[in-house]
Amino acid sequence: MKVSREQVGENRRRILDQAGRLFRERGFEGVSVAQVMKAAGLTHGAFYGHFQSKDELIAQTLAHVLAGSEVAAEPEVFLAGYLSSQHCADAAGGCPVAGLGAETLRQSPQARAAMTAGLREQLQRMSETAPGTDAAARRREAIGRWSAMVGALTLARLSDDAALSDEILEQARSWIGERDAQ
Amino acid sequence: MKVSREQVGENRRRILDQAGRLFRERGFEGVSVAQVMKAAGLTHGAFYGHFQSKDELIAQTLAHVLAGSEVAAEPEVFLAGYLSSQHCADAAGGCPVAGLGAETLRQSPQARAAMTAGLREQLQRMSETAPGTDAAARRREAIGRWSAMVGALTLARLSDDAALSDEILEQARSWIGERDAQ
DNA sequence: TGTACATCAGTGAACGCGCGTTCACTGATGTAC
DNA sequence: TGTACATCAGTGAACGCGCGTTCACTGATGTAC
Repeated sequence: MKVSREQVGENRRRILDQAGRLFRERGFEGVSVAQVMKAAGLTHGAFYGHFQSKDELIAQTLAHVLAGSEVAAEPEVFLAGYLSSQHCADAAGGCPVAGLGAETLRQSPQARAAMTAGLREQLQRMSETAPGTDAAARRREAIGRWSAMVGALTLARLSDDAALSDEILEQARSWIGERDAQ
Repeated sequence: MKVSREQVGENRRRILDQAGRLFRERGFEGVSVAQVMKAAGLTHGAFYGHFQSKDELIAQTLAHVLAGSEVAAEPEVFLAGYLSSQHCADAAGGCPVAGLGAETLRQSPQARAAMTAGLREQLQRMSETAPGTDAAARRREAIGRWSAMVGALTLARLSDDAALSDEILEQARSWIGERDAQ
């Protein structure tokens, strides 16, 4: 049956929200269109009224999730939150770069473009608050920090031993933080 | 037809080699059992004479690739090679942690165990050559460096803009290297 | 404001396809004599 | 060393299944009068 115009918009938002969670949790290939639609409270047939293909859903979901990610607050607060055990355990609600970055390589050009745009923005934001005497130094600091944060979260999640995961999060936090102290 | 015992061993090695390249290039889900067997010069039916399932192939391939990865030489040489544009472009022959780390999260416990063992060994090796006054400082340095290296390679590969990729590789290299200079 | 009807978002059965996996068969290997 | 035969790695057709995608249909929405 037909639904109201507002309902259509709300349904679309719910599809993107649920796709964002599911993709981050199980990867693009690990989630079917039908599963996304079920999570959004609809049937799979309605999908093609909203998107042309699963590829389009992937690209739009990435843009949606990246647009919704919060701006980095104070560097130390952002670092501590990013390399926290909560973030490590919550892939579904966490950073899409760490969760889906490696997989996005093999997705459509649109999906990669969305990720690249998100990466540019993140580096831009971090450059503004990073320590450093000039713009070039602050940008280098942003690139180094962001690399170390994404890498440490990936390594901590990859480990099947909680003690090793915690060690990586803790040591990476202090290793990255040491720079400012110097 | 039956083949000689040596041939069986060589076939198995070729399956693991090709699976290692294909998985790193296209991900675990992006490569079928039949494609791996074809790359190894065999037909898909022979697969189950070597492995019980695709899951077992994934776990054994990770162990095979991780065992074959070279020991880190001098830290600066290792860093320069790891964050080189050649390594960035050659995912199929490159670091399995950067290429498959995030995906391994969702694979079998055996696959995760193989990755965790590889991670432990890598941190151990890097700790031995890392700068630092005591063992704890060297281990922290190894964790920080390895996180930054894996993260920077992931970010550089993710970007669809070669200029941004090169900037990330270059700036991350000098950011990580700066620590020793201090 | 109330009625009549065209619109169209959502439903669910159906499609073709490639996947992981199985299995009867083949024929070279390797062993027993 | 040479022959006869059991073994078993590899072949390729076939399986059931879930996937992405399509489409005839439904019925509430929203518009024209």
